[in-house]
Amino acid sequence: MSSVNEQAPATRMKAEDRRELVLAAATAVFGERGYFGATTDAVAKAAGVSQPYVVRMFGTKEALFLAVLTRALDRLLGAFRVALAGDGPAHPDGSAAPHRGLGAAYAELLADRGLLLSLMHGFILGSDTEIGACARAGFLQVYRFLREDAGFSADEVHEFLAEGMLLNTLVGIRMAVDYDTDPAARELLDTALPTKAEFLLALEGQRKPQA
Amino acid sequence: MSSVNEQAPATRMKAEDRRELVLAAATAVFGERGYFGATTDAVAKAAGVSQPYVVRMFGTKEALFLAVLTRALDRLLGAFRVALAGDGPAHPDGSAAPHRGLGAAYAELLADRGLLLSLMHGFILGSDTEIGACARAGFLQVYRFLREDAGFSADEVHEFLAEGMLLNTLVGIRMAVDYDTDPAARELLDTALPTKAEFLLALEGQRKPQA
DNA sequence: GTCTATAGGATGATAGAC
DNA sequence: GTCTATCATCCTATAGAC
Repeated sequence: MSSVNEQAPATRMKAEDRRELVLAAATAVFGERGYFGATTDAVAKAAGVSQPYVVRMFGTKEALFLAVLTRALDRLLGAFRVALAGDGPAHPDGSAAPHRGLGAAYAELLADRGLLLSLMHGFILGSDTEIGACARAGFLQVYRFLREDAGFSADEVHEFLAEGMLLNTLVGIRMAVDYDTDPAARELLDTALPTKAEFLLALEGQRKPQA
Repeated sequence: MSSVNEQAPATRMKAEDRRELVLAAATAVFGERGYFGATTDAVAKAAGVSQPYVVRMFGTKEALFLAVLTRALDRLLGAFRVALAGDGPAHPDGSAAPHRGLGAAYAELLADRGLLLSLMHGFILGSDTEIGACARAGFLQVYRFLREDAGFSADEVHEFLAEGMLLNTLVGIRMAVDYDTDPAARELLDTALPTKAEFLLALEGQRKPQA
């Protein structure tokens, strides 16, 4: 393989590939600091390109954030659809229908921490005209998917979403840094974890260095 | 009553009163735009004082935000304690113990929209050293209160918190603006509302002008 | 206790070369 | 397709008067 990496003076690349690369970087940055806290420069550095180029590609910072939200939503629904199709050798004991599968799919998304957190940041910026509209539309899209395609009842969707928002919050607050030092944090996380494996994976690196 | 109001050249006032006034204003502003999105100038305007004075009172913007978070936590726990004491003529039919009371208390806090939303913004900024530490400590304080003082089981706390995070999210995303135009939004809100009265109160003014 | 003026430091966006 | 240079704006924080 050629020794080309991201920090070199920018290897030429097809627009679409570079776009995806920047979107991934932006997802991470927006996930950590939110829309206002993230800078286009931080995104650029994370993607290994120049700041003006990031702006050039998406027009404005806001457009970039909207693109991140849209991409995150697509992935979320995509993962749900795959889980729903579920032809794989899941739980052949015919346990609680789609719940398990979708919950697990959601937990897997936690691996890309920025994805769910960018969404979360978008969700609580409802008072912003553009971002708010995008966030509401996305949230409702998920709601409809669960209700119609996954066949949840209104109460089931409600419970599923509540669970999801708590999970997002726990990841965002980095509750895992207190896992080893605070019994309450440990109990909370142990209770909240859907599939321990995936969740711990997502939290890896958040724990405090030592006890 | 004297015709003194907030936009006059700043009537002299005891420090503590002005501090509370600024904290209330800051809570509203941080609730809408989050830590990074809010400016000390916006807080100052909302409080009817000058921007440098806001900074002077709290030292830094970050210190102001931490003060807002601490105050919000205090109010939250205060409301919970009152609800728990619950000597009032609540549900004398001895229905589901503290759950109802605490849920209602939480719903009432929604009236001060900025309060819960400022907390929410703090919660998802866990990667910020100072804010994250404050947020985690606060969240765990609530957890312990529910677990120890309110006597919830680990599962009950978990469910209660999940419900709360969903509520916060729905307020933050302003789902109510779609209440009259989107069936999904309506169903979601109808299902999620704890005590319809309080919640609708909190959402008042969020709905779209017309259908 | 509170303000005006302003320094100093980002940051988003544009212009234009390669 | 991608960068360097740079402008204009905004924003936190300080200095100092009243």
